[in-house]
Amino acid sequence: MTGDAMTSDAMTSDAMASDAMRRGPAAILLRQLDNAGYRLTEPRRAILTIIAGGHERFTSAELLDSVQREASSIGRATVFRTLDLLTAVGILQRVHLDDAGCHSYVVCGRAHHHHIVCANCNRVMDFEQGEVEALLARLGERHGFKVEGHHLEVYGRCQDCQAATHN
Amino acid sequence: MTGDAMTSDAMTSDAMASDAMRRGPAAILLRQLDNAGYRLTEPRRAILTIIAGGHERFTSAELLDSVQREASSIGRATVFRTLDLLTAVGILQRVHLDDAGCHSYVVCGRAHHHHIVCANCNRVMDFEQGEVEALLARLGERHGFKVEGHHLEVYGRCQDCQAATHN
DNA sequence: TTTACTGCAAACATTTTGCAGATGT
DNA sequence: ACATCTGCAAAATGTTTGCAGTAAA
Repeated sequence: MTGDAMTSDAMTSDAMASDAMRRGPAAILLRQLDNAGYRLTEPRRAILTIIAGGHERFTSAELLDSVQREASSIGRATVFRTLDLLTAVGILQRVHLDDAGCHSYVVCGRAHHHHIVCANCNRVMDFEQGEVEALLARLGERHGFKVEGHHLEVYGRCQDCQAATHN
Repeated sequence: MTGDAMTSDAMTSDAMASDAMRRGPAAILLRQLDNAGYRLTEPRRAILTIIAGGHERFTSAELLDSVQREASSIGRATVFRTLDLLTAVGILQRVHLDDAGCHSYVVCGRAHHHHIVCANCNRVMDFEQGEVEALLARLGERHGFKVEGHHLEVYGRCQDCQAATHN
């Protein structure tokens, strides 16, 4: 829906296959997939490379779009299946944003943490969650609730975008 | 998807029209709609009555189901349009739950607050948000972020369900 | 060589839209 | 009376599935 997401400074398929994939951030993700016992297929490599080279947060539609553009031989179904797989393995995390249709994904190697998304440049920062969890546990207890999980997303404006012209 | 949601102890259409609607919780919601300048049509009355008499949290599918059962003359489109309307007016709040398809709604008259949902009985409690906001602002600042909004959902187990057999 | 994975196309689920007619105020 | 609202059916959207063929290990 945002349209230009992840496609703005994409590399060519050649550069993609050689450069980024061997030592770019995609390599780490590929290793994760491998370690989890899944096959490193051509479509998965391509999708991971696209994800690693794009915005930290994206929707399935945006990814679908990028895949169509950069590796058009990959089918829709494979993209969805790969998204599910990557989420299951923990490479991606599903998040919900009211303004972005429904599901969005963020690249996320670590176990569980929170994101703060810049409303202007889409930059995503992680932040420590210890304090959040402690507070929630405390608030829950006050109502007799035993807190078992939570889902938190924070929107704001990063340092750069506070200085820059707002759009 | 939960299937039995909101339909278990539903009243007959007659009781619905006379009793609950005049002095049940639906009356408050109807007044809100009226105050906002919208027409109190028959479908809207029926839908609000169903909502007021059902679980505090529900999906569009569950509501659609209840409407079909209790006021089958109302069309799907009207249900969705009404959900949008109620959300816009602030009678409902859209929330996201991974396990419940995508959109869920909670009845919610007040301006902005958080919900804690019992994973067992689906009971929803509100809790004060002052502390949450303060904490988020503090955490954001630490990263140079100016926090502008957030979305928080907490899952847990309410007092009753901690005692009762888990399911 | 074996089984996981893929593309395709069709199915499916969910939500939106256009429009003629009904209804609230 | 007249604008808002409704039901219907069709369309748009987003995601999943069955299956025959392909490719990773």
